[in-house]
Parts: sequence; structure tokens; C-alpha cells
Amino acid sequence: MTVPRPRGRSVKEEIADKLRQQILSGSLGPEDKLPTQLDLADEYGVARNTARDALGILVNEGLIVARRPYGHFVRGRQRMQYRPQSDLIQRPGDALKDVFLTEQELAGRRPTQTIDVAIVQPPREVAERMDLSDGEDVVVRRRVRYLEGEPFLTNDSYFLRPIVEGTEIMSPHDIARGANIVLAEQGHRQVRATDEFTSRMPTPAEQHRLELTPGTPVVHQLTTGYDASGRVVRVVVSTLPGDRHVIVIERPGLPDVDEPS
Amino acid sequence: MTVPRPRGRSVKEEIADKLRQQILSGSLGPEDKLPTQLDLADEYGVARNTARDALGILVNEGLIVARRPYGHFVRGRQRMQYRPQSDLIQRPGDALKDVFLTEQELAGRRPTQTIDVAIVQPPREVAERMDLSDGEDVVVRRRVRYLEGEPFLTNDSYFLRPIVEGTEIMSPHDIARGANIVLAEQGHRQVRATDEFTSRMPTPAEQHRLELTPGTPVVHQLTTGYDASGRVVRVVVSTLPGDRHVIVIERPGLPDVDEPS
DNA sequence: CAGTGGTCTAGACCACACC
DNA sequence: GTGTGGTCTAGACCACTGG
Repeated sequence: MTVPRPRGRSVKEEIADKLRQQILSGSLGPEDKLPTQLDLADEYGVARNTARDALGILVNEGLIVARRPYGHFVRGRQRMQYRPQSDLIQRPGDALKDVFLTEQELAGRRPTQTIDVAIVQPPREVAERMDLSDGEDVVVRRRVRYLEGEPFLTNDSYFLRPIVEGTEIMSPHDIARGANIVLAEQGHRQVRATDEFTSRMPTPAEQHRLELTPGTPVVHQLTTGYDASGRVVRVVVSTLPGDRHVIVIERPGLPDVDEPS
Repeated sequence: MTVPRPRGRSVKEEIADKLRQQILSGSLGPEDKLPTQLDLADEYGVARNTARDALGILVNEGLIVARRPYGHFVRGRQRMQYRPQSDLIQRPGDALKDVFLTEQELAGRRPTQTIDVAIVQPPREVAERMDLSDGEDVVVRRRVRYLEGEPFLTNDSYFLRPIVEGTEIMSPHDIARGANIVLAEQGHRQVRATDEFTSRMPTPAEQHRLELTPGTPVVHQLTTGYDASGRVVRVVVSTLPGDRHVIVIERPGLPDVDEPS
């Protein structure tokens, strides 16, 4: 009663292959509707579950999204540029407003953000980089940034309590000058930073907070900021939805590169 | 006959939640074996398909892997540091060997690579950055780099034909001096580069070439290299498995940053 | 009302690696 | 053989949205 086995590929994979080809070749464009599960089941003579599995493959590849009860649609989303260096460019007297808000407004987009501040035990990766003693807690400023009402990234900045206690950093409001200026005023100006990027699938909590559809990975960014004496003054954990960003990094020429001798 | 509906979460999600908690809390450690589908079906009084779906959730999150016919296991993999800047540091007379091979051997690992060279029509993203006329083809040097026999990344370098025709770049062998030196000898020394990183789920071809397990995203890196006159001399497309890399970027202090006035 | 995808069941057959 | 996960079937009920 079963269909004669194809070559090495399962039925659902073959169906997924055909649909994928249509998407990549452009015969199915962004926002176009795919056949329904029943259509596919009919067309290929399989059970609806199998048609569903075929679509599920493409969903997990991030190529299509399900919009119940309308059907499955080809994903179309343009990525925004994200330049992690920009917060270092923030110089005293320069910024009148938060760098993110300023940049995006200049680009004609509508940025918003939510902020909350808490005193917590930091995650292990943060504690390690801050070289904290066991159980020591820190101040975290958690932000969710939106563009046009859609979540764009989360940004959790961790600070040492002795440095920021009593400053604006402790209040859950926009800091027009930027947190780096406040740190500088406390004698801990951030002059150097290291970024560590990893890519992984989101946790259910992240899926919810960032309104991620299945098949969307996230980029986990860990920034460690140092002052002139090499002391860590902040650690920032950012989570960027993979379908909304292109991370742009400029590598300026090295001034000490010689001509071939 | 159906189980009474739980709160808002489906049965498979509840099962996945409990298993996820055990993994994140550490009561299930890396390489530990999870209950089989039949065990879970028994324990929760559901069909095997439902137990399978529950495990499938964690597979898609990249938390566990299936190893047929042994069972499902908690994923454990350490990430290697990846420093995209390192090929700019490659100065004339400096390198005796390919930067990647040198670095990894110094770190005590066993690096290998495969190379092939072809003349192709480049992908759109490459053609745009090279500002090619329509249909113009280019030279591509495709590499797959391995560590300890496991695929570590793919690295496809695209060059303009007039610049590299007749040079070592056209032959599918290791270039001890590095391709940048060859470019410099041709009068097109790369002095500046821009990196663009995006994260997405892999295509089936990438899953195969990089031996990726389900639930593993990739980082797509696009490097555009310029010579002193601002002309594009190479475009490199790299694909990094999300579970094997942490991308490290150093941001040196800006020399022109003033003290607060 | 009808149609969508989401969930779940109960069962079947398969390939694979071990014993 | 046994046990594992992978695939597939045929059917059911659900929530949601639209006409």
C-alpha cells in the first residue's frame, strides 16, 4: 500500500525540494502563498501529515512561514544594517541622544525602546568576564529596542555596583548622553572593547520576546568593555534576530603594513 | 478519548519543557542520553508520535541530537575562536604558510583543507560588490577547512579574472605566502576590508558539506577587500557552522577620543 | 458556514547497529 | 533476533478567520 520508495530521498523531502526550488528560482516570490497541505497531499498522493512535514522542512529552514488560517507564505524580510562599533564613536559632547535612537531616526525609521533596571546575579559568561567573586551581584540595564513597532534586538548591559550606584544608570530611563559618558564621569571611561558573536537557535523565552517565527536563529553578542587601566567596566549581552540584521564591521587598513620588500 | 487539554501549552511542548529544564539545570549533562520515544510515550501516556514531536522541538532548538539507533543525546560541543581580522595581519615576508594552517597548528590542532578553483558566474551578492557587468564571470577559489577531520568552515574567494589570470591563485593548491601577497604583487594590495555577517538556517547542500545536525544555524560572512585606490580586489564568502565558532572582534580604542570637556 | 494549519492517535514498515 | 529513531497513513478534534 505504500508508495514505491524513491531514490535516497524521502517523500516529504522530495516535496520540500520542489517547493524550495520554486522559491530559490523566484517562481515563488516573497509573500507568495504556497499550496495548502491538502493541495499538496492531493497533488502528490500522500497523507496530509506528510504534506505538513514537507512544509515543516521549509519552515525550519526559515524559507516560509505559516499564517494560520491563511496558509504558508514565502518569507520576505529585509535586513537592517547593525554596526556594533557605533557606541564607541559616542564621544563626550557629541551625542545629544541615545546612539540607537539618533541613528535610526536619521534613517527615517521609528525607533522605540523599553528599559528596566535590576540588581541580579549575572549569568556565568558575564560573571567570568567581570571576574566577580562567587555570588556577587551586579546592576543590569535591560533594553528591548523596536523599529516600527517590531522587536529589533535585546540589549542587557551589566555594570559593577560600586561604579554605577547612585548614577543615572540605575534609573530605568533613556540616558541622553549615553551610559558610556556616565561611566567616564565616574572615572571609568571605556576605551576598548571585545566582541564575541555566536549563532544559535533561540530559547522559547527569546522566541516570545523577539516575536521570532520558527526557523529563525539568533546572534548572541557579548561585548566586554575596558577602561584605560584594563579593568572591565561593562559587559553587554545582545540578542539579534537572524532575519533582521546584517552585522557590518569595517576593518581599516593597518598603518604599519609595509610594501613587499 | 483525548487527554484533557492542558493550559495553553500543548502536550508535546510540556514534555519538551520538562526535558529542556533538565538540560539547562544540568541534571542532564552533555552527551547524556535522553529517554527513548517509547519511554516518553509510556511515561506521559501519549502516542509515540507525540513523544517524537517533543524531542523534535529540542532537536530544532539545537539542544539535543538524534543518533539512530542509539537514542537522543544532549549536545556537547565546544566552540573555537574565529578571528576574521587575522588575514589582514598577513604581511609581506611574514607568513611562511597559510594563516589558518599556521594558527591552528600553533594551537596544537590538526588542520586540513581542500581547494578547488573554477571560473564561474558569481552569485548576485558577489557580483554587486565587484560591480561586474552582466554575465561577466570570475575566478573562485573554494576551500573547505577541517579541524581534526571535522568541517570547520567553507571559504570561497572570488577574484577578477584580469588580476589573477596566470597566477598561483588559479591553481588548486595551498599558497604558502597567502593570496593577499599574490594580489599585492599584481599591484592590487588589499589595504581595507568590510565584513558583513548574517545568520540563517543552512541549505541542504550546506548541511551536507559541513556535516551539520538539525537545529544548527550558520553564519554567512561576506568580506569585501579593497586596494589603496578603493577598487574591490576580492570578495570572500565564508560559511561558519553556528555550533563550532565564536567570532571574536577586537575594537581598539579610538586615538582621537577626547576627555570630557 | 468552510477552510486553514496545529495537535494527537494507533498503527505500520523501514534501516540500522547491536547481541 | 531486539531496540532505536525515521517515515508514512488515515483518521479525528481543535482554534482561528473569513464569508
